[in-house]
Amino acid sequence: MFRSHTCGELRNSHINKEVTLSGWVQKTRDKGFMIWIDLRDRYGITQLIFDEERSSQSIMEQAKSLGREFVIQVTGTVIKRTSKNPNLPTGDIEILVTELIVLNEALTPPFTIEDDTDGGEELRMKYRYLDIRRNPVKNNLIFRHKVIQHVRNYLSNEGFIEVETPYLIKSTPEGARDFIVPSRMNEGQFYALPQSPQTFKQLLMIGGLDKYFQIVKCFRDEDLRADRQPEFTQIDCEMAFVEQEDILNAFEGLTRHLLKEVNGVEIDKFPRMTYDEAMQRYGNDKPDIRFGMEFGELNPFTQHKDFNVFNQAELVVGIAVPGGNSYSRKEIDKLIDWIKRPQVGALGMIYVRCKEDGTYKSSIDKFYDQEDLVKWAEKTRAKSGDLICVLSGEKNKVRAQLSALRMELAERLDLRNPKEFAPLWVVDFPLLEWDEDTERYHAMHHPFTSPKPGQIELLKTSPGDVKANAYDLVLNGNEIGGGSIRIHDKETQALMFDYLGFTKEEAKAQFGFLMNAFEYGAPPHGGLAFGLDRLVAILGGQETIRDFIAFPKNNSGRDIMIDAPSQIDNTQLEELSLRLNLKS
RNA sequence: GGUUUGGUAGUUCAGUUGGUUAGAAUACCUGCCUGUCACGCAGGGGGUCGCGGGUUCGAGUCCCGUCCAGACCGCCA
Repeated sequence: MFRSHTCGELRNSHINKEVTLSGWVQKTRDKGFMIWIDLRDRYGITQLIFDEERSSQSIMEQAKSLGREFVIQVTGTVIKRTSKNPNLPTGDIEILVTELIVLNEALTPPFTIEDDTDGGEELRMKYRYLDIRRNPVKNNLIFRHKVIQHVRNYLSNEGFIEVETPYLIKSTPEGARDFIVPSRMNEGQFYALPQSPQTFKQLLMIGGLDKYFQIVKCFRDEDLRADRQPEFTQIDCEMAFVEQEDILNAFEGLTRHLLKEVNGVEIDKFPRMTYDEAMQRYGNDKPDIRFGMEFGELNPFTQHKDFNVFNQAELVVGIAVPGGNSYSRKEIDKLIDWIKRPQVGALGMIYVRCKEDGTYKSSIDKFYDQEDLVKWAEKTRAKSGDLICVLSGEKNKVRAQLSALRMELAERLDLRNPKEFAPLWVVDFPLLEWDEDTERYHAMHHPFTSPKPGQIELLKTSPGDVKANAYDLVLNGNEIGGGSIRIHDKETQALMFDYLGFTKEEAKAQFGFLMNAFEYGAPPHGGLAFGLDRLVAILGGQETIRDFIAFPKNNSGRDIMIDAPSQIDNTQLEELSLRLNLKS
């Protein structure tokens, strides 16, 4: 027997009991006459004691020889501590050790196994198994488990069936780049790993399963970010015989359940906002509504005043920065530099100081008098003491720029409280999006998304204005879920493929199986998928999803612990009938 | 593909205008220490300054190239 108890459970009530514990040596405190060792396992820390008077010479020597992270097994008596540690659940007791077995020695770890480690990100990734011993990472994984368990229970209770869909599927040119898997048995042919189980879940609806979910890995071969991994997990859901309203209610229910059970936060009804409104008020299709700083459109109050920059602009829009009047000229200049960086790309910024005495001072007083500035302040809801930041230019660009500024300032002003949760449905997304590169429209969500009723005709005249039965669930400025009511008849689907620039042959080759299925009684259906990694991170009050993934990949898509991806040998290539044609 | 920041001891970092033997903290090792728990005290070992080239009497420092890592833009139906 390796242990009678864990390192987290012994209390006063166990005093005088003989126990056996196993775990890792967290730390040794050697005072010569007395040695204390913190023994750690998943459940906590228990202090072991060895001393000159009560322990044998040999076990003292043994204890002195232990290094950090040695795996040991000890047997001894639970005794009351002379000086207790109120910071430790087991702080009232300690183990007077009579027998010590080294189960395994350990090298000194390359970084300290402590909550507040000295190790950097890359090092911790390389030795992820050591990082997982640390409470913050361990607790995140346990937290993730808890969220998943609630999701499974909730959806199962609501009648959803979890079905596994294949990972080896067909590559399609739409959407993200596929990860490709060569087929040995089918020379020259390739599988693709799914970007999502989209078509399969639709086929499950045609199969009559009615309510489906799956906690499933998805794969996208695109460049990464702090909150993006090449393989990630979705809570993938689909329902038949539903309208948009049914879907929103069903998954608002799930999200509300998670917020309540996991975070103890009760939210009554999630607000809703159309895509157009979100863009107008926040310049962003996933606005963080935990704080204000809403956009004020200023065209009527800025144009025809001899200020050419504004006169020529499609949109003049501002936000009020709370307390921003306290910024020095230098600080504002730095802000302007920030917004002019290529990543944001604004050409400049006009600002108005809202002074405490109720007057205004702008950077372009030459063109605008107090009366004008009062209107600006009204529109941006600026109070005295605020700073109004105004950008102008092409509508879409300016909105993106001002939105970036809004988020940056909120971060600096500490307005994004991770303990506060502000969910939001964004609905009525455009069906299509203009792609500059290919000079054609492509589906904003995906090509199976249905247009709003009665808008199919609009596809011919102004395709960009057609709205879709598509929705996103936004939490604290992050898209945590998105979905749509799907097309379920062959004609509409064929029409969509046609508008998206597919030839009939291409549509048939790529999605013929779905079109065929539509002919055998496809029910109306729709669904939604949550990004689980991101959802868990946000519920956990953190930004980086990597800390909630057991074995994440780095920025270049590498697993630096196992060193993947890697080359394969020629035998493997030959078996697959592949030859490398390296660019460098 | 682009912008940008960084790479110096096991680790996290400092290193001035280019100038003596490249430092700190922590970790590690040794000794001391009668209740530690971020133990304390004394001592010690530890460096290809990412790599290659250049400028210079002299380069961790300046220049060019390259590799690696992070953040962001593009991309992510």
